Amino acid sequence: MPKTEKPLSETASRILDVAERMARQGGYYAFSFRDIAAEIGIKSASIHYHFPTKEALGEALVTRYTDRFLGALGRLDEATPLESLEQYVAAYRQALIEQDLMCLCGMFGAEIARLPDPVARRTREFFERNLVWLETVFRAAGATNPEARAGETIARLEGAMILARSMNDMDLFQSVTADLPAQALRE
Amino acid sequence: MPKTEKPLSETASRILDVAERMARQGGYYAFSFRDIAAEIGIKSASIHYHFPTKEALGEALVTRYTDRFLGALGRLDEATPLESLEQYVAAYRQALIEQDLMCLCGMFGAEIARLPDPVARRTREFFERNLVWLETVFRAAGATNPEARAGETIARLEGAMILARSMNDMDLFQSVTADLPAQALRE
DNA sequence: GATTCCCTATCTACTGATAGGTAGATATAT
DNA sequence: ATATATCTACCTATCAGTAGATAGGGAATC
Repeated sequence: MPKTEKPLSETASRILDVAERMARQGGYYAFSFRDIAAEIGIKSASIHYHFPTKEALGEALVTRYTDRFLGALGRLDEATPLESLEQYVAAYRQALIEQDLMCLCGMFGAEIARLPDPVARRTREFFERNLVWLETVFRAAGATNPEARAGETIARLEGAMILARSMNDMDLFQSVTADLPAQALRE
Repeated sequence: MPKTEKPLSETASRILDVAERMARQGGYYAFSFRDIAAEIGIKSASIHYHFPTKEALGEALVTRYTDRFLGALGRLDEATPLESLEQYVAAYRQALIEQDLMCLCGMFGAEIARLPDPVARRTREFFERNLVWLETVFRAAGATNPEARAGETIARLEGAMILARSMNDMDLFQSVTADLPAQALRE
């Protein structure tokens, strides 16, 4: 029997929920064991039972985020490239507009020079896997330079989140990304 | 005589230099009075003489950065739109490649939800002034939607910095932004 | 059926390090 | 003398992390 990933306990996933929200608001230094514990009604020492160090918690945060993010994208063999791209843009829009949060890995990517190594590595994996997914889409669409198109797509979406949040104008995200799927495929 | 901005003392500008580098590596929580003081060989209490609070230091950081960044761009009436855009992209490239640092305001923009109000306000001003500059360029080029083009340009550049640093692949910044000036003007 | 043992999950109470910030003395130069 | 700029010495709050006690729930043993 292959190794099945152990399911997270109720408490562990509540810890991740709160930590993720805090990290996506202010970055790696913006969540603390104390604050998380206070919010979910336990003591900070109890968090160390589930995640021995902050580094481990950060790693679990990025791993869960990456799996959830990519898992939410539909299967590539069941959609046209345009549909896939529209879905990809919608995933970012939902994170920004509905949750009013930055992308976790956009945040950690900005801070990457001061992140613990394992957290930085997981963050890189997020982008690596996203690039692969997008390259597949652009290749299916017959793009001449799928690697560059994939990078442009991620860059514009992450940057649009930062810009819209900074200007406190979520419509700006819309106008900056509205023509992204069509334009990227036109190249 | 109009109010002339008081020149920064030697020590004050060294404080800003060190704080800026730390902030551009890890964000607002990644620079501390102690670390800055240790690096320039004074005591942390002395920093409070020049910048009474961290909030004030952060504000000075963004103000100086914004003025320097926009000041480094050439005059719009002395260049073609394409030249202006190429210069704009080059400004980001230099920050990333030569200094190996994030854009300060890209970093603070990501963290904006947890920044002290005055620092957040200055960060917004950076983007506001950059949008105005770029809109002028796109308007001069006869673009039909200069606001959207300006936002796209900033978004792609900030996002490309994050992506390239995350992947530890500076060539990625080049390939993601190579066709930016030409493509943006073609619309 | 009661007892023993272990595992899970939490707690209290603490540590050493570091954070931003303050009061007041001191030195220097005008 | 005054203003500038630094220092020593300290404060309180917070940080991640640790040790060890405690409580509850099976499961195995008597």
